[in-house]
Amino acid sequence: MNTRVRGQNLTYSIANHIGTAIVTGVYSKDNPIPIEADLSKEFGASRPVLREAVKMLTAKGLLSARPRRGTWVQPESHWNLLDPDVLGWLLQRKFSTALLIEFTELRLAVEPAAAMLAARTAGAAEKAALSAAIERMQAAERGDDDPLESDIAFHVAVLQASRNRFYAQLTGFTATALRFSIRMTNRYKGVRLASVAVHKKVSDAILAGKSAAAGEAMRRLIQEALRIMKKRHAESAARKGTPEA
Amino acid sequence: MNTRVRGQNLTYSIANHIGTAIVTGVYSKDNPIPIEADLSKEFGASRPVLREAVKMLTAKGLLSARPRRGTWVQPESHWNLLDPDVLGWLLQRKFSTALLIEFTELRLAVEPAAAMLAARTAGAAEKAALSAAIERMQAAERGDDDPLESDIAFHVAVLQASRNRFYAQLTGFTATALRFSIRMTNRYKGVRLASVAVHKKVSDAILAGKSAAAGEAMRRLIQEALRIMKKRHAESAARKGTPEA
DNA sequence: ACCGCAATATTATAATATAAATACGATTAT
DNA sequence: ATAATCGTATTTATATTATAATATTGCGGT
Repeated sequence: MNTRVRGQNLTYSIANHIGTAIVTGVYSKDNPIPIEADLSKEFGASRPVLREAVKMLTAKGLLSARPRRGTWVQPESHWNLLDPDVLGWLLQRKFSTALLIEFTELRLAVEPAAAMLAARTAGAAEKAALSAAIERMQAAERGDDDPLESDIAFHVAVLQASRNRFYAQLTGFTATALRFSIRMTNRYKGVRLASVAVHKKVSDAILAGKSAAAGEAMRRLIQEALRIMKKRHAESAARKGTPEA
Repeated sequence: MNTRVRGQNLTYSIANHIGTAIVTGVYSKDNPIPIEADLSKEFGASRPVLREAVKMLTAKGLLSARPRRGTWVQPESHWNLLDPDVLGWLLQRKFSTALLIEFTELRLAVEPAAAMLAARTAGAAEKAALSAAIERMQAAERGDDDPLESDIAFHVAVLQASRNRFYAQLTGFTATALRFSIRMTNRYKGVRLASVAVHKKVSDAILAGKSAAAGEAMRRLIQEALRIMKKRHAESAARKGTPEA
């Protein structure tokens, strides 16, 4: 149980285990999360270590505890979904197209706005990062760079260029979304090649300080990705709905 | 030091103290955060308790620790600003108009999009909540309800009606933003009263399923709030810039 | 000057004891 | 019979202490 793959120490390893178990719905009313003492036995760890792991998860809104009542899982609405760890656990083990769609709906709001801000406030360094990302995408188009990573670099550059700390916070989420969306829109290549031009349109507008154009271009870009996801989602739902068709 | 006002127990109380100290910039290169042993002395708490508090803060991206290297504050870019606690600490003790503006810029992206989604997907219960919030605002207009709380109820209702878990996550943030923005736009009772009509426009569009109209109405609403904030911000910046004028 | 090793500081883990909080049940009074 | 109160048991909260692991720093040798 204490493989310690990630985070390198027992506390983090246990927090990851329990965190994953919680978000994947292992615990329920019939199967509540065990008390501190039992958990520490289960993981073969001391109580202090286990308590630290539990405290980390309460800090992320997943757990709560009281004397005599024990430890319990918070309702899902209380989970801090925007915490990178929580989101990672959720997507890693319970990947669902529905979640990815919800996620992309948030990106559809955030990234065009970030592009608009970026067009107004981006400095030299941020513009350089943006240009570099576009060049990487063009290189990827020729097979000289990684399409996914260059794509991520572009979206991150836009968010950073907004010079807004809250948008900048979302870089991790966009990166996560893109990494997972590749599972869905697997053929990346055909779609991606065409979209380099669209990405460049965003970049050009930001570099030229054209706020509205930048926002609109970004909106189209993500809207198109969302459209494909929804189509796929509907198809797979139809397959499940009529298994013998 | 162990007043235990919030969270009721020592661990949370210490996490709050240290968390607040971190985000308000108490610790720096010259004044690094003390090591575990010294911190536990400082707060008069046992080491396990202090370690739990530190682990909660590492879970929120504020701290990191290694054997022999000690404990250190993570760079600001690493802080989980979207964590309600972190944001609360930041605004409570280091309230700045700049931060509120950045925050509202995010709302300007998110809430119109949520309104658009809501117009398409809101169910009966969500629509009822929305109508109730509008009625509360109208009551507040007559002095029969609290203007701030009814305003919050409205924005929360829209986010919830989007039926998107990530938008729903942001209800706490919008509530926080509104509570703090009243400090700034406090004397603008006139503006507030007039805006009930604008809020109702959003609500009507959502209830009628008019997505684009709902989004546009919400965008205008927040854009106006943002405009006022920026004006104030510029004014106070000017005052500071020319103290003897 | 550079490489390696040892000393040392600090967190990580463990074991254990005591205190506080609270849910539940029993008992008593109305 | 029902409600209220009190006691008991369970679980987390806090404290103490010891040992292990880890990584930095400096020293010493080459």
